[in-house]
Amino acid sequence: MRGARASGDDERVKAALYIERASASTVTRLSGYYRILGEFEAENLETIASERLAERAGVSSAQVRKDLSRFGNFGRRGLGYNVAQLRQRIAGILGLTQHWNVALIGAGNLGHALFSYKEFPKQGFHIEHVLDADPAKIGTAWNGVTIVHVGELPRLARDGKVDIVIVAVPVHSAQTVVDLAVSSGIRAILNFAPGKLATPDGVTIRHVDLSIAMESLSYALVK
Amino acid sequence: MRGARASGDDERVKAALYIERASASTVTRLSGYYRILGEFEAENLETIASERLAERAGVSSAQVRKDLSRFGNFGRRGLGYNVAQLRQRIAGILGLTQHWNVALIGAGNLGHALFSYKEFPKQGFHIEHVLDADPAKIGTAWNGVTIVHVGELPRLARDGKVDIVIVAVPVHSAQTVVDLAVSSGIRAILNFAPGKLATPDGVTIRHVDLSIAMESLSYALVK
DNA sequence: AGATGTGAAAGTTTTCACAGCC
DNA sequence: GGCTGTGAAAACTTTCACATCT
Repeated sequence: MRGARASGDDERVKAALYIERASASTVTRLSGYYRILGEFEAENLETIASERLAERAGVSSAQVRKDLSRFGNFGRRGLGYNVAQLRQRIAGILGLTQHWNVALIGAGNLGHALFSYKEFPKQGFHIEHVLDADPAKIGTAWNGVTIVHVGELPRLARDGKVDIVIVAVPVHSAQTVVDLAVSSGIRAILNFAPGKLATPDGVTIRHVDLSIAMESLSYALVK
Repeated sequence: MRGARASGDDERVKAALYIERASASTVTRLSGYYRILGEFEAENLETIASERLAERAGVSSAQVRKDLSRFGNFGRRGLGYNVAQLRQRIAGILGLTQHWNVALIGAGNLGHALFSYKEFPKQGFHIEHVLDADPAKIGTAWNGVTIVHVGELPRLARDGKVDIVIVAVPVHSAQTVVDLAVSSGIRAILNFAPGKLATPDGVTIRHVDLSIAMESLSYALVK
């Protein structure tokens, strides 16, 4: 616990100390603020109060202020937050100022939809590799990207060409693919196969489970 | 607060009183248990202890018991839960014993992937209508389902042909489509467009936001 | 003995409310 | 006067631990 002086310099203390990882819900809200700030920027707003940001995001203004103050003192009392500046700060926090190399595994319908998803490149996520196990697909290309065998993943990862892997394969091969990604040194995975998949510590996996989403709707409908 | 006797008949009291809606995380876990119970059923297991179920679901056994006890006393002390029975109970809670009519709005890449998604019909979600605004698409068919104009939604809804709407349109038309769905009387929406969308009370909306999922990965990667 | 169901405790997240700065 | 930043309070969620039942 060394290094933290008793002085009131919170900014310095915050920068010097290890900041605990934000919770998943904080990060989710941050993503929301980021997008909304883009809208405000397009509307040529210079500054914005937490109240207005909160309104659009569908949360309380205290929540907005707490979320932001976790990462620094971005606002100015009496004024609010500078729209462009805050957006840039959040981009930095979320890692959206970088170029991320993404490998998509699974060249089926879902894979194709993800490959064509326009928002990804806008946020710095570039699907530069498409992999599959089906010999019929290997060698064909999507918009200039040639589909290669999933066995190539370790090589691509070793050459530093993959930051994030998207798993869009059928459920029965999902765990195998995830294991391959992990053993290749990948540390971030977006999984579309239903069910929890085992990953060691240090590997972040996010699940997009369409069945669960639908089930929560049917739960809402069934009286 | 009438009707609840001081007797120990908890089952009766539970059935008589209004049970508050479960939280989103409870419902999510329930979906997970449901799938895992299907696996256990395939393995021909008769009964299962919360401990084993918890292990596969990646939660604590106390969590499993708390989640389940919320809806009734499904287990037998000393024995565990009957696999088939519990699965059936959860199906009832989540509304998976019914046939749900789903209308898909947006016949693009993503729409097509969702239309082809094999898990949906298995859970009782049947995409029986596909709608779009593009005149070039209207009249063409996907696997026997003819694409109709989005303006048909109120009529389909009025005829009781739509329980759930999936919104897979570009972000700029998402709010319009959601408004149309709401005014048509739809009460459950699965939205794939980025950003929060306004819905009145009584309408449940779930968001699948791919950008947010990716951003939470990049947050994990960026030191 | 074995495993559920559940109050009580612990932990986490959100809201409140206001001191402090612009 | 306006609005942030933040401790304290409230609400919610998860875990503990054990009485209770088979």
